[in-house]
Amino acid sequence: MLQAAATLLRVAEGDAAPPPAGGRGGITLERPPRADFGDYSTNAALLLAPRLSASPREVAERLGAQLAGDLGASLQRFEVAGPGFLNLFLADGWLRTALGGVLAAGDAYGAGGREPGERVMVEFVSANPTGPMHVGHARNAAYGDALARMLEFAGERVEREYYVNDAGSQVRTFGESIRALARGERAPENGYQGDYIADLAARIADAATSDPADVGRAAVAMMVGEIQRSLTAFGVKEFDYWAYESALHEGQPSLVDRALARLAELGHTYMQDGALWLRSTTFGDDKDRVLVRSSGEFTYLASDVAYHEEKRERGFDRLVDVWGADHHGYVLRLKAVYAALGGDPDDLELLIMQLVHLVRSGERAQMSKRAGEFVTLDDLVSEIGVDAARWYLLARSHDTTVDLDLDLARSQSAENPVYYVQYAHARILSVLAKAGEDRASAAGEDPAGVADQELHPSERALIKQLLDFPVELASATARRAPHRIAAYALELAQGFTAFYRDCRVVGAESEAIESQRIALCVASRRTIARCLDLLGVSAPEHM
RNA sequence: GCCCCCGUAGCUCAACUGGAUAGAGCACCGGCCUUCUAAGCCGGGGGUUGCUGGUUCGAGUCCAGCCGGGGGCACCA
Repeated sequence: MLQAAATLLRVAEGDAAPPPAGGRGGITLERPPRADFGDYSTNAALLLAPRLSASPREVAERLGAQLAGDLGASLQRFEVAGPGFLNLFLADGWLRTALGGVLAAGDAYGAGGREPGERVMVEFVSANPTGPMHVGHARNAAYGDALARMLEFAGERVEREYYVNDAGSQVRTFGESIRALARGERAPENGYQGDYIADLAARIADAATSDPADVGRAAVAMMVGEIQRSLTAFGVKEFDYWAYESALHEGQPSLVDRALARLAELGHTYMQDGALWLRSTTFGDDKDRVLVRSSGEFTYLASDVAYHEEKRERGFDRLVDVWGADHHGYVLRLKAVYAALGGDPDDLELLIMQLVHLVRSGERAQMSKRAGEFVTLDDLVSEIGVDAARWYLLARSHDTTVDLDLDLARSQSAENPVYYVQYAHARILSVLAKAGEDRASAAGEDPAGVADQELHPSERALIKQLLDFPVELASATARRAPHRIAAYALELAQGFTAFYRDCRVVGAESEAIESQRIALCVASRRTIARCLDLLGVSAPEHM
């Protein structure tokens, strides 16, 4: 029916030609803000009226009459409201049939049917292996993981990747800091501090006598192990590939050598003041960038050139990098690099996570890695648990800074909305258990045939919410916005709870109604579980 | 100085890329467990969407300029 309506509206739009100027403000068919505005609403008449030189309300009337003819019994009635909105009220029968469709889709409900789907790489976390992960990385991890799950469910072929910055001077400095502690000395200036440095010093054999670079390498290997363990404990799905920066520098010629040679061939580099520069301004950067310092050392950017050249060569249709806010100044630069290498900058998505601010007793606290004072991912998990932590970090847009008050988070963790959603899930299972295995598994086999009795408003509302899921999910995925899934899941849980309050399931007025309601429970449970799974939050059977 | 993000209820955040009376969760006040899970339900108070203009049928959303917060502007990683 929606297809029919949408098609009709598009046809109407075409008839009204010319196509909308400026491409702004298209015709929509959407859920109106209030139930008494109907089940669906369209602004078509408002937009078409000027071109048809008729009043919006008049156009809406004509459109409504036409739809009524096309949709027949599915449409109960229509109303023209406000300046010219056309509000559609659907018949119960249509909603029952639609619910049958939801059930028939099973666990795949809402999944994208992309065939074969884009090859998408999502690179995320990529925290430096010179220290434990803090809450900022936790946010990045939760976000990247959820985004990857969403893309997978949409039908894309997703690969998850972690880039390990194990080259450059920082590893040496890292090693020096550890060696100093192993020798009972103070860490060097600008060195690393914190209890974990002492731990590493104790765990690495010969840390006191070995070359700092070797100590650093050994420590990086240990840290990567720790990071993997922390991420797994945080519910992050396994990465498909761990890309090591150091590998880009290995071999003769190395990948870095080859990437820079390629840029040179394309004429995008030049020498100045003894350094090799990338003419990134050609591709929209603010200024040109150094690739090889006059000392002969590569810059960090040189590694990224090689890394993204390698990504390009691996044949992905789309590259997604999830970065922390402290890297946002890097966006133009890397886009320029990608364009210089011959890639389409639109295929490279650089998503910036805003910062997580720690708050203690109402004031912002500094998280200093140097001083060894930070709340780690592990701390967060042990304080409030994986589910509450992931929900807290994912329920907000990645584009907004979040304040994290650990004391508050701890004291309020019992009030976290995530438990409300989980509770609804557990409650549904409890109802289904009461209904019995047979009834539950038979649900939806012929929901259209049952009960001509009018649907309760809570039933109608819940069915409509379930029908919204594919649209909500597609929108959330397209906008890289997992927080929309969280918002939807909470609303759906509220919708189910209202239904549960108003409508007796086991022991309903008739067996037909009971069957229909069991079906509604099954569909609700699956959809809630799907949302939670996309967010990496558990869907418990009992609470 | 230049670039990017943000400013919405006491607090934390939404608002389907321009739609109808700006919504949730916490917190606060009052009520509800003989009935499928009370981690729940019902009711209530709470707003000039930072400010000023502009664009139009219509602006939290788009444009300009201010104010405030954060981040970034290396031959560091």
